[in-house]
Amino acid sequence: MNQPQTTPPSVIRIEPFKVACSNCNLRELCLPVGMSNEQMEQLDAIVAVRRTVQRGDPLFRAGDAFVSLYAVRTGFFKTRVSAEDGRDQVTGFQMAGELIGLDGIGTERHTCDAVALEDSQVCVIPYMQLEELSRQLTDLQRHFHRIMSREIVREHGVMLLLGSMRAEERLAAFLLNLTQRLHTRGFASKSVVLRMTREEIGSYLGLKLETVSRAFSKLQDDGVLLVKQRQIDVLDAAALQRLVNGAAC
Amino acid sequence: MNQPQTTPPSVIRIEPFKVACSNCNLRELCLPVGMSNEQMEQLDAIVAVRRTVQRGDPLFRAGDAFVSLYAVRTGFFKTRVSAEDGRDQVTGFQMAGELIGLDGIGTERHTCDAVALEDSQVCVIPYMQLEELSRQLTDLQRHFHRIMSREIVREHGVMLLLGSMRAEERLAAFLLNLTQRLHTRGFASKSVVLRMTREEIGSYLGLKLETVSRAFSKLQDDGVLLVKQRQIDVLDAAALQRLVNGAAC
DNA sequence: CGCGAGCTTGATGCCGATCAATGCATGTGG
DNA sequence: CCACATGCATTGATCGGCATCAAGCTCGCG
Repeated sequence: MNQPQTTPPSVIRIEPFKVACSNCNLRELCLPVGMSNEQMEQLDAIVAVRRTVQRGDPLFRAGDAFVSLYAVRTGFFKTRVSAEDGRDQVTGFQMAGELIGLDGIGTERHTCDAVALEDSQVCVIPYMQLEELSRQLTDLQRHFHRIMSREIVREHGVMLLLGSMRAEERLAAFLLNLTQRLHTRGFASKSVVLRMTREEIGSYLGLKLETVSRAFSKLQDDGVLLVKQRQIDVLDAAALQRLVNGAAC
Repeated sequence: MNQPQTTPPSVIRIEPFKVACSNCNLRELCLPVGMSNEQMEQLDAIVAVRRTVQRGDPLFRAGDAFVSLYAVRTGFFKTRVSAEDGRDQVTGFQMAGELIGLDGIGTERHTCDAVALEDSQVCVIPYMQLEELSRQLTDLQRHFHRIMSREIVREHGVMLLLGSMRAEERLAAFLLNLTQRLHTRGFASKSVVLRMTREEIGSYLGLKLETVSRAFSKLQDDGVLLVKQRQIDVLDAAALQRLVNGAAC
């Protein structure tokens, strides 16, 4: 049906093909934010390759050598950390324009898995070259640091959520975050088709899938959402916001 | 009694006084890791000021303009994010050699509070100058990126903890992390004097203070710890490790 | 000495986990 | 095209871990 944020893999399959940030419609969301045309051309020179990842396939796994960062061009990913005993935790969902792989810089190995939730395409950014270029381009350096810092801040928010919110509040926060990010990308924020299962949402929110399902049902009963499987319509965004803030307490 | 990781404020009170990374006994833990003497002197030139922070006082607050990063020289801090409704969450505890303030880079404002848990001293690192210097010193740039990346990875670990561990396991993970970091700094890792209250530990671990207290008591009953208020002796580190991994399940 | 902050311990209740059954959509092979 | 399998979602019943409420304890300090 209508799946606004999907771009099907299409016929193009030539794997390493020519890429240009300067031409990319995501340049205002992605790494090149605030760069001049000339600067962007220098970035084009290092971001030379795209890679397609089939739904369900990993972009990388924990333990893989870290070589590149990845910018999501189309599609949708989750990142996931695992404990030895098999417990795992979804640490984030990434959509177009977002960077994946920052976890690898610290140890030169990835520490989490990144898995495509739908057929996706990423731009490959060789890290060594990015480092070098960012020594020359102040704006790039600045923006790269901001991206890392914002990731840290985002995770603070998740910690707050996991540490002190109740199930319904967590789901509300999750939905608001998702719709805001879609809105930024020019999609209607009232209607979302989720790319992830209840179980994946649960893993991200520290809940079991049944609890996620019940929270969806509750929000539907309260007239806040309209839930039809993965198709979610937000009827009362203000109510979601109130839940997140905790006016209910 | 013995409080290994404390350095009392002492008589020195001259606020902005001369500092030298190249002379600092923390240089192998802190920002200058892996830098040559010459490079360190350049770093000395920008890290010109130390600041003392009294126990209970904030180093900065959420909303403050972001100007500098801070390296803990002596003492102990917590960082904390707050929601509008007053809920808050401790996002980390920082000890000697660790960097505070990375959250501010993204928006040029701090997004969390940093509070001293004991009388402390920090080295002030003006961010603009650090950025500039790291354009010249590859090693500094590299190390700075690693620090940010590791912070992201650390937070992934906390998310795993908050999302999927039970109270006792969380406490075990917390204690192991703490003792490891103390060990790195040359302190006996079997005996710790906690710098934070049960409530602060609870906030970090997503638990109430009573639950933290009960978990301590349980671990004592099981012969894993010896708990005397804030004085903790680890009798069976392997048991703690087993808890974290989940061999009990 | 007495106060107060922080810690411990007990009793009770609730939220979310767990277990289990059913429903729904998609896809595949007969 | 239908029968069936499969993966995912919903819903109900019960259980358990942690929160909450409450009382007493410890220790440092004015």
